[in-house]
Amino acid sequence: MKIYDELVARGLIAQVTDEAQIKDLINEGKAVFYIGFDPTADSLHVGHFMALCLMKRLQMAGNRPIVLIGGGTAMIGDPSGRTDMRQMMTPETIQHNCDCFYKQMSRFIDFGEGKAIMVNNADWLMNLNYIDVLRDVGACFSVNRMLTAECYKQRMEKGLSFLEFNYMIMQSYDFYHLYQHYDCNMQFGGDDQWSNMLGGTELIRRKLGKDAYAMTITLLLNSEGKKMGKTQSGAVWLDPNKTTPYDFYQYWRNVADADVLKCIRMLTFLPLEQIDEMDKWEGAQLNQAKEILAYELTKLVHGDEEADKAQASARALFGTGENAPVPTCTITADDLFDGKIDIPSLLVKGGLVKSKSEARQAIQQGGVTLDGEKITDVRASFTPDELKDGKLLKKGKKSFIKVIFE
RNA sequence: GGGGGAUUUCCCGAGCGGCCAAAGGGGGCAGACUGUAAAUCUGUUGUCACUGACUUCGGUGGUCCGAAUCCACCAUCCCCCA
Repeated sequence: MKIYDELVARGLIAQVTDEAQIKDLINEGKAVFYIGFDPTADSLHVGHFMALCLMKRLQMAGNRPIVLIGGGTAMIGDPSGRTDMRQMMTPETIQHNCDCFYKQMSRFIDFGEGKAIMVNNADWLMNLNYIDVLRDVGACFSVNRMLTAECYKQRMEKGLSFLEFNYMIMQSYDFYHLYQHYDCNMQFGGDDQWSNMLGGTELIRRKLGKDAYAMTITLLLNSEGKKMGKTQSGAVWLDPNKTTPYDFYQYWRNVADADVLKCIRMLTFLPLEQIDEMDKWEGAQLNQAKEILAYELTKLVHGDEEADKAQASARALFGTGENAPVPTCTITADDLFDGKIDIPSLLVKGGLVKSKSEARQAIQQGGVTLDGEKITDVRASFTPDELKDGKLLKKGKKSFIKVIFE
């Protein structure tokens, strides 16, 4: 099966400008394609993950990826799919974020000699002259057309600043620039980028009379129609310091039944035949599929070792598995009061709850156990002796930590 | 430039000068049922030295025995007219 058909089979492709042409280009490994990333944080998150996988797949098929860091456009902020204006960032933060991205991406994409490259659109956008741009590029855009674009339509009611309105033009200019300087003939992006991407192909056609192509990646939505990769506490990050491998694993371990297969198909590199087999699973058997999903993704992002550890921890905690690596929290003499530490303090110290009030509530509701024994007394406290060998403190089913006195 | 409206706890959104730590919903957390799923039901959801005290209703001052509620100024956002 050729790469293009595989992408289709995995449900990764949302929209394309010219299917036949694109299919040829990428199957032959002739595409030089770019995907833009806004450096809005110091780590990539699950939302970027699909794009990374896609790049990897295409690179494996012989195509050349260009990672475009939106250092320049980040100064503006993409209004697509947003209901409020994005916060503007300082050049320093943007640079820092770019560096972090590069590190994380190197895991997936080969930036070796003659392979993928990374560019920053600040390099060409920052020096543009307003009048020149208006003459060269501004003339190619019809405001009427732009306003009918989906991404602006939604903002028309809430208000759209001129600054943000220009985002499409900047992004189109990027494509135009890359086409001229790097022979970049294709752009990929999230489905919400479609109109911005079309702007680019059109600009190239008008200015150069050449064809360029665009393709969007299906947004990974859960069965409720929400973007995946978000939790209450924010995004699921690829950086182990922001989202631990265990939490990362758990995120995928807990996806809804309806979403498992879709995720496996779109995000993992498992062969399609194997996935089709799993597609027949039902009910509790899906739990296995979830475990596979969680394991595979953790492996991709954090490596074999971390994936094994995360899986072992999870199994130990929820099943009957042996003792496994569990995060620990050290109690010292400083934490003691009258030679003891009370249970609410212990919960707070371990990071299982945010406040002692929350801790009390959890205890009162019977959600706290220490080494398997349910704690019922809010005032219960423990001596260093009782803790010196380490005890497993759990709040609810899913949060736990080992506390040990030193 | 002129006129009008808004700003409440994680989010949306009620809120009479005292009975307001502030209705209701969403979300979160915990419990039951389960498959570490979904749905459902129950409890809980400002902080702490927790039968009590303290800090919250855009900001700063003021009126009052008493203010989320009244007044003044400032800030931000929205709408209408130009």
